[in-house]
Parts: sequence; structure tokens; C-alpha cells
Amino acid sequence: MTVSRALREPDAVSSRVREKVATAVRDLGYLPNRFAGGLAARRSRLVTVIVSGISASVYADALRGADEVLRPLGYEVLISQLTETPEQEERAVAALLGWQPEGVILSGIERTDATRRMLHAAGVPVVEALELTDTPIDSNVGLDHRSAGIAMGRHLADRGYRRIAFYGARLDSDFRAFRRLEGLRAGLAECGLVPVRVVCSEAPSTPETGARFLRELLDDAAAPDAVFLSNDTIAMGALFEAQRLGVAVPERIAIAGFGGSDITAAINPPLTTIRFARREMGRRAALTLLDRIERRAPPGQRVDVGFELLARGTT
Amino acid sequence: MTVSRALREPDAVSSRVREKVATAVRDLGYLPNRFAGGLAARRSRLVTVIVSGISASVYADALRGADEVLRPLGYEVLISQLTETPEQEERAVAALLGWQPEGVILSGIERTDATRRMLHAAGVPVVEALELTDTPIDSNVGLDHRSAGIAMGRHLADRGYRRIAFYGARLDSDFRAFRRLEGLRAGLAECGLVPVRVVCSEAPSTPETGARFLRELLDDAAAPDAVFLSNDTIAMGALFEAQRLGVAVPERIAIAGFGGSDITAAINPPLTTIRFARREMGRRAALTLLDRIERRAPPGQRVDVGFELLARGTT
DNA sequence: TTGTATGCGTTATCAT
DNA sequence: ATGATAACGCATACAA
Repeated sequence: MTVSRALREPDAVSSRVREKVATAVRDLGYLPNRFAGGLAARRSRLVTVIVSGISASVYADALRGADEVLRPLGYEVLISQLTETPEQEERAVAALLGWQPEGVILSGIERTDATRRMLHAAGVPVVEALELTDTPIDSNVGLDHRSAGIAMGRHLADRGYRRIAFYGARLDSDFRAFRRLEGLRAGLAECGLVPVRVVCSEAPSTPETGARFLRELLDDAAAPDAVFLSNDTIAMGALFEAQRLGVAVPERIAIAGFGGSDITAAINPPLTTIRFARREMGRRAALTLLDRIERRAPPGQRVDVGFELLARGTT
Repeated sequence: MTVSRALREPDAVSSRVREKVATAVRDLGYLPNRFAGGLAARRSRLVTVIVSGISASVYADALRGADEVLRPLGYEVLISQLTETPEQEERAVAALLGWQPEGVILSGIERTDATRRMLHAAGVPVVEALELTDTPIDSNVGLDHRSAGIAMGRHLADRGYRRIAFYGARLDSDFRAFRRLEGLRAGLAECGLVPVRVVCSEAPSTPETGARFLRELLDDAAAPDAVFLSNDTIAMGALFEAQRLGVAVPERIAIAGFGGSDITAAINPPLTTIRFARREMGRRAALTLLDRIERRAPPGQRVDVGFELLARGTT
């Protein structure tokens, strides 16, 4: 018991004991067993994060932000990634709740009822990140993708484009892209426009898919003069294909993406896109979760991290 | 005890008990406490991964590969990311060993002696991934970055470039880039060449840094006719800056990167770079670790996942 | 400031 | 096939 104290609250023991323990720890290479500690203390010091169906760079930045906040406070961030569908997520949640997390961060808002029930039953604070919703399980940090779509619709209409198309990849799992599409419709409607073409593909989110989309656009009977693609990867794929085909961007066709990765600013012309603060979103998600874990705040916290439309050369 | 059995080896109990337990589990929303289970069984079913100082896309792909292998076998993959220096990694290893992992995957081969000692003392199987070494802690999966550098040196020399430069970003933490630089020197030496300029910067690995590097190259008294950059991000930054300045690539200056991300194939001209199988590397790391955990293989396993030089338009 | 008794929720082991 | 008992390694609560 004295050793346990010497390790966790060094000030509570005499300096003699403190040193003896420190020496022994070093000599033996002692490392506390977190299974035993967690079982006895009835707290895990664990926050689990489940990342579903979003691109590497988004979650890397967001996780970094969350980790920055939680680790210094003694929390371990257990990441279960790679879930693509709500059903896969459900299994991941079941597995992770066994680790008795003190808080859970989920990406997006799309999940099964069983997942919701499990989380409620576990009574664990939850933050759903990336996207705002009116019906969160508990708390919610992110941006309003519909508003982002509206902003893009207005932008394209303001710039004088009239025959606007939407192309999305991986729309079987990118639910947020649908919200942006809805927003695009709403933004265009303000100007009396409707999208002249909407393509929701399940193709992988790669530059090649973007290139194919561009070729389809050029052949399209609806003759779009601008296109909003569901993310930067396919938008850049489309832009580069246009350049290969000698198609002028934005004169012949304007191209816009979503995500705001660094590289979109570096290319020629730079890509019009929508950026949001990924790392800050991770930080805010962690902070909000901490407020809930430590009961400093009631359920239902809502943090809008906003977004920024970067109007650049491709529109 | 019967419940515990019904859950873990359903075939060992009667169908009557099996059903009763299943119903109760559902009604109660029971989830086994992994702290108690791990403590009692003296096994964690946990593999920890520590990712240090590598770019998001590399580790996302590699982690996906590792996860694919381990999760179906009942292992949880606990990821501690974000360590940049060997000292940070040391702290991460100390923290993670408390979770009694059955195996540990580390990125790279650069670490402190204390880290090595801890891992030895813990007696846990270790796979060092991403880079091959002659002195692994235990087992090793990756590629030989020096060979990759040699390949690039030969390629540039073969294409007729004679005034070759190397520019690296974040070289305070990207130890593998140094190995590639060594390889470049060796590859060029075969042709009687030496790099006309070597710049090892601690600047962030961003397209802007690449752009700055390119401007420096153009002003350089050594007048390089080709440059090997330490990764694709800065290489693309350099290429795009060249295009903005109206500098012909590869005629005026050839540009090569490292990494082999998808986007390098999509740009114009496509970037010469070196690709390796990230996901496969993750899978092989996990498989090798499993062989060690289950004592199917002795320490010292070595898996070379190889690489591929993609000779494209920028050289 | 230090130490003792007890329990955390599960599994290994050995009986029945 | 099922059950009783004793760990697992640590922290809580309380006593000295």
C-alpha cells in the first residue's frame, strides 16, 4: 500500500520511503499493472475513439488534437479505427465498452439503434464529432455540413455559374457528403437554380475516380459549367485530368472540393474548397468529453467549429 | 463460472444453459469487464502500436493492415501515436507496457537504450516496422531505405543528370530520410558522382517548404539539374512552385520524391517517387508479431517488403 | 506517515 | 456439464 501511494501521490509519503521505492522501481523495472489498478480503483483512465469511414488525414489531425488534451491528464486514448459501416461500428462499440472507458468519441452521427442503446446503458459520456446534429446521443462537436454545402452553392452561383453538378465518391459510407449535397441544392435554390447533374457513386475516393468523373462531365448532355466534388482527393483528380485534356479550369468548367488539405493550396490553380479546423475539432471534442466525464457540464453540449470556404483559382 | 464458460466456449455448456445465458446477457446489456478478465487470465489480448514521426497516410494504411490481421483473432490494437522523438517514445512505451500487451509494434528503428531495456525486461515480442536494421530488438519488417536511396541515385544518374541535390524536411525526426541520403550518395558514387548540394532542414514537411526549397535550388551556385526530396509532400510543393515560376520540369530541373502516395500519379507530370506496400507492411508486421506471440517463430524474424521506384515524368 | 483488511469482476483449477 | 474456491495485482477505507 505504501508503494502504491509512493507511486501515485509521492507527496503523501516520507522522502525516505519515496526514494527507496524509486530505487526499487528502477532496479526491478517495475511497471504498474493497469488491469489490476483499473479493477481496484474502478476507473479505467481510458477514452476510446472510433473512427469511421473518413480519410486518413482528417482523423490523424483530429486524433492528434484529442490526444494533446487527454494524455497530459493521464488518459489513454484507445483508438479503434477502420469501421466503415454503422454495423461494423456497432461491433466496435460493444468490444470497446468492455474496456470500461470513461468517455467515448465517435466520428459522425450515423449509427444503429443498438449502438445508441449500448452507449446509453453503459452510462458513459459520448461525444459525436465531425458533424452537428439536432439529435445527439450526448454531446456533439463539429460543423454543419449542410451549411457548408449552402456556402458552396452560393459561391458558385455568385461567380456566375449556372449549370452546376455534384459528383460524390464512396457515398455508401460518406454520409456527410449527402448533407453537403442537400446544402448545395438549398444554396442554389436561393438563386433559382437546381443542380443539372447529381452523381452519387460508390467508387473509391481516389484521383482516378475524380479523373473519370471529369471525363463524364465533359460528355454530359447537361453541359455543366461547374462541379462540386465530395472531397479534395477526387476534386484534384478531376482538375489534373482536365489539365491533361487541355480543358480550361475554371473557364470551361469550374471545380470545387471539400476538406481543405494543405496540398489544395499548393497546386496550380489552387483548388476552391472548404476547410475546417481538424486538430481544433479534436481538441474541442476532448475538452467537451472531459467536461462531461468530470460532470462539469450536463449532456447535450454542442460545439460548432465552423468552416471556411476558400474561394480560389478553380472557380 | 458457468456463465463465463458459456460466453467464452459456448460448446462446453449445455444448450439450455447457453440460451439462458444469452438471454440474460441481452436483457441486462452485460459486457464483460476486460480489466477483471485480463487480470484473472493473465493475458491482455492487446497489441500496442506506437507510431512515431511519420505522415498520416503511411500509418493509416499500415495500421489498417495490422488491424485486419489482429482483430479477427480477438486482439485489440491499442495505438499510441504522435511520438516525434525517441524520448517521447520512451515515455509512451513505459505507459503502454502497463497495459500488459502481448506484443508491441514500433515504427522505425531509432530508440533510446532505456526503451530497449524496458522491452527486454517486459519479455514481450516486438516488431520494429518501416525500416530494416541489422540490430533489431526482436523482429523487423520493412524496407531498406539505403537501398531505396541507391536506386534513386542510379536512376537519376542513368537519366543523365549530373548535378544532383538532396533536400530534406523534418530531418530532426525523419531518420529514415538520412538512410536514403546515404543511399543516394552510394548510388551516385557508382557513377563517379557526388551530390552537389545536401540540405537537411528541420522545417515542417509541407508543400510550402518544398516551394521554398525549389526557389533555393534555382538560386544555387552549384546549379543542380535534379533534386531528390525527402518525401512526396515537399516534392510536390517543389514541382508546383516550379510550374508557377515557369521553370521546366524535368528539363531545367528534375524532381523526385519518396512515398508513392496515389496523388503523385495523378499530377502533371506525374512525380517520380518510390513506393512501398504500406498496408501489406502492416499486415506482415502483425503476422510476424503473431508468430512471435504464439512462439511459432524465434526472435530475429526479418521481412523485407521491398520497394518500387516509379520512374515518371518529373525525371 | 504507514500499515491492515477487504474487495474489484473475472478465470484457472479442481471437485462433484 | 456444472460449481466451489482461490487467485490475479492493485486501491479504498480505515486503523494504528
